[in-house]
Amino acid sequence: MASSSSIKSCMNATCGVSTSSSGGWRKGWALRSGDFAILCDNCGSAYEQSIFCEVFHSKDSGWRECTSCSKRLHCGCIASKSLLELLDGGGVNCTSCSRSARVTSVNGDEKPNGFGMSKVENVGELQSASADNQLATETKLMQLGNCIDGIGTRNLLQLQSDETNGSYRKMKQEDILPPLGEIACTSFSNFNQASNASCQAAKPEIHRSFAAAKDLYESLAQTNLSMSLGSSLGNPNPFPGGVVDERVPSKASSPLQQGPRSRHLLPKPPKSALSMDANVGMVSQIRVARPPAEGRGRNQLLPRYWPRITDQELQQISGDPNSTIVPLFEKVLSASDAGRIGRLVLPKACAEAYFPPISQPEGLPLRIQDVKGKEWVFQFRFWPNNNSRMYVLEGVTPCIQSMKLQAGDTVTFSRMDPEGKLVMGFRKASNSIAMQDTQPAAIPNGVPSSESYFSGVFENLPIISGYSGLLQSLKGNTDTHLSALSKHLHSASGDMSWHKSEKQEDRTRDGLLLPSLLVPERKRMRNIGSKSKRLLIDSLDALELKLTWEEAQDLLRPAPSVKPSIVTIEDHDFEEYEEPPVFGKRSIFIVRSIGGQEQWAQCDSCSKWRRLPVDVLLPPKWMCVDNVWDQSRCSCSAPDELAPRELENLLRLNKDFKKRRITNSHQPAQEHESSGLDALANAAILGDVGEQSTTIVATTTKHPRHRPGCSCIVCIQPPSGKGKHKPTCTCNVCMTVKRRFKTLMMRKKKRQSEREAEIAQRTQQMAGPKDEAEVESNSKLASTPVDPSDNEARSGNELESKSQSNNLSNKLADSGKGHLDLNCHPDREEDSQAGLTRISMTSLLQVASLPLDTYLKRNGLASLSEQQASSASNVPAQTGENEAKINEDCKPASAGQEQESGGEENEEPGPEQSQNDPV
DNA sequence: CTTCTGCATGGCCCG
DNA sequence: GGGCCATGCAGAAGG
Repeated sequence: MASSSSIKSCMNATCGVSTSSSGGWRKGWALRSGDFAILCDNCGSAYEQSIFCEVFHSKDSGWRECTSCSKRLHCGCIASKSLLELLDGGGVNCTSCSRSARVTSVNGDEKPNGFGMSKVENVGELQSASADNQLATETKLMQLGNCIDGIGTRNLLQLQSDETNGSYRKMKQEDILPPLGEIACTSFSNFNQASNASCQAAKPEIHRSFAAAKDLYESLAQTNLSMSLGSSLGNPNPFPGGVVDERVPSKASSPLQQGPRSRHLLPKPPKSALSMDANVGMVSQIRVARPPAEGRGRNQLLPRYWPRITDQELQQISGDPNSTIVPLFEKVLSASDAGRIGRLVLPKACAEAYFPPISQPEGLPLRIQDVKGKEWVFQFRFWPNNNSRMYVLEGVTPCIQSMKLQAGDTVTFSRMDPEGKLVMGFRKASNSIAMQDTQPAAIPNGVPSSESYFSGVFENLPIISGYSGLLQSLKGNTDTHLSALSKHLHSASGDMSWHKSEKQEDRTRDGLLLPSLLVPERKRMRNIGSKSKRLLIDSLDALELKLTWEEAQDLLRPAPSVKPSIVTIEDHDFEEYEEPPVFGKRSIFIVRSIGGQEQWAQCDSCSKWRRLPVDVLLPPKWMCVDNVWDQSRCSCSAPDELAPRELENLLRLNKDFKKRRITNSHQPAQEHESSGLDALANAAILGDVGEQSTTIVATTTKHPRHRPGCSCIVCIQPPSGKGKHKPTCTCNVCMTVKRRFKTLMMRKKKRQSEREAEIAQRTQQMAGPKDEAEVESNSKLASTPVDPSDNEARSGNELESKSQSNNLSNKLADSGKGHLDLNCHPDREEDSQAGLTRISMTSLLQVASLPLDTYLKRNGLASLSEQQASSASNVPAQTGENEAKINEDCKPASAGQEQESGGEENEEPGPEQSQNDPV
């Protein structure tokens, strides 16, 4: 757009129409307060004329007077978003208060403004140019800025139409946001906002844009439609009032022209009722919100249903140059529409306006042809709804699927003349993936999701303004634009896409991205439906940030500054924190068979793994430079300490473990139910045995977030049940419990032997260069290196086992405590139960593995012990024990469950009994 | 058990 | 405040 300081004639070289030539210029329209734009009727070039005098003083009855030229032009109502209409003979009329004021002078030279052209003059010219009698009544849309006084030309791009402009504040988003291909516009707007200088530099291009838009504009004019030139310059809503030029000469021949001018449409033209695609020059791509052309009730058709369809698309739909496509309406598919019900709810007004009248709820079959020429037959019917009707198209599922439409996509209905055939087109919301569930929520007014989504992105992320250039350079159809953009966005911000899947198995565990695309539509649709979908993200989305709950647990850690208080409830230790957990960095823990525990964490910068003390707490972001514990590797330039093979083994084990853990977590809840109770029973025995087998005194009880050396009240208290029953006690409870324990352990050994080979092999692999290393890699939160709850939950934590082997009594005490992870999702019963089971049973089994030898020996079952030892003969004896324990721990929940189920079958005295037993 | 059908409900938009 | 419409839901029908 030109920005000449003196617009005397159209600056388009091929046009040159004088601004004062009658009919050569369209009326101006307010861009924002104080800005005014005109458009050459001949070539479509747009020019902005900004007021010269920005300062007004209010004058009595509300009319304002330009302090510069003293012309009274504005009603004070402008402040309250009133509309001004231009009067035929000059002057304006406030449509709000009906006060009129005549422009007393249209002499632009009255006040030199430096631009050489008075806006008043311009207005006068504009008015004269449109001096037909309809002006006064048909230009109420004309919303002027504050002053039409001074004049200046300014690049439209500078005129970021901010929402504070009262003129169009009322406009709803549906009217504002362009449906497609206007992303660039939105981004432009931001771009413009960010850099006026750039905008200035872009003037020539902009001008070309407008020139390019000429055809479109003309075609629109031909349709004699209310329209506004919207975002052609990248400004999504640069014209608050929007020009509604219904005075355009009746040179049109479009069928749409038949429609009466619907004044009710005028006050609220879509902000971007007309928009231009990013690719300059592709006029046919300009997406126009075409007001209803004809039909019953067309005057009531909400702008959201105005078909925004490009001429090109019309041509595509038509396929026949001899046919005329009359866009009727469009609708953004809701979740229900796109769902498998196969019912497409039709806007009542549209249905009644453009579809055959139906009197019976059964309706009638409607043949609609799609853009491919395929003809579909839908049942057009209605339901009584309150005292109204609700129109639906039934049987649309095949068509929807054929078009691969999702919620958020748009279907357009057109009529092909002269046949009168209904044609159904569609427009994809390229980001329908991201928006599939939230379209109605994100765009309550029915703006296609893509626009809303992207506009949100663009508006909120200035950096994205760079996309404006990208978009501008894009060629081809707008969907392609969006797709490309969508891809770009997705690739650039993969984590932004929040998908949901109903089953945990659907989640990708190795990354944050979930393959929601693989989730059947049906499943996804089932997740749609809550009223809360109107929220951009529903609760399920929020819970599925690409993390399983277990994974989230891994990342959670107590706030570093808080100390827990331990509360024991029914023998379960709860660690209470006053602060919610925070996210920490994952790390892997290793326990060497020769002793020593290691924690490994990966640098966020160089991705090298660094060894850390086991008890350090890492922040969510951690890099080599933060490695204060190893000065030789406190820089990313320092080499890896782990050989690739070691690292590989480590990670593989870690991965395997996680897999097993997850699998275990999905064991039927039923199998978990008794675990806690059985654990108590087992604990009784273990406590007895342990008491005999060791005299080591150490911390006794571990609890969530337990750490080595923890001296909390839980850790220093004596083992639960200690001293209440002697090892030799032959009471019924003790005998039963012992019997049960024996059975459980034998089953355990049996299962273990089945996995022995595999586990041993794995252990050998882990040994590797550090062959003495007996590793159970464990994805574990660094901040909770020795957290028993986590350890137990992971059940393979060798660190825990090691600790237990060294502190038998400690384990015995542990056995009496079920550890509850307070971080477990309370609503996920399954997980919660699983977690609980893992915790309690695993801990018990871990403990059990050591006293088992003692127990078995005492009960003449040494062979089992030997078998166990031999099975892990590649590691030292003690390690072998631990290994056995580890192996067991590899499948903690299931092991425990099986044991319990078995134990309950015949020997179990009953959970209640065990639990209630004073043991 | 799933799908279909015919509403009913209620949030939200518009006048 | 009225009406629209997205969606829920119960009953029916079908596999």
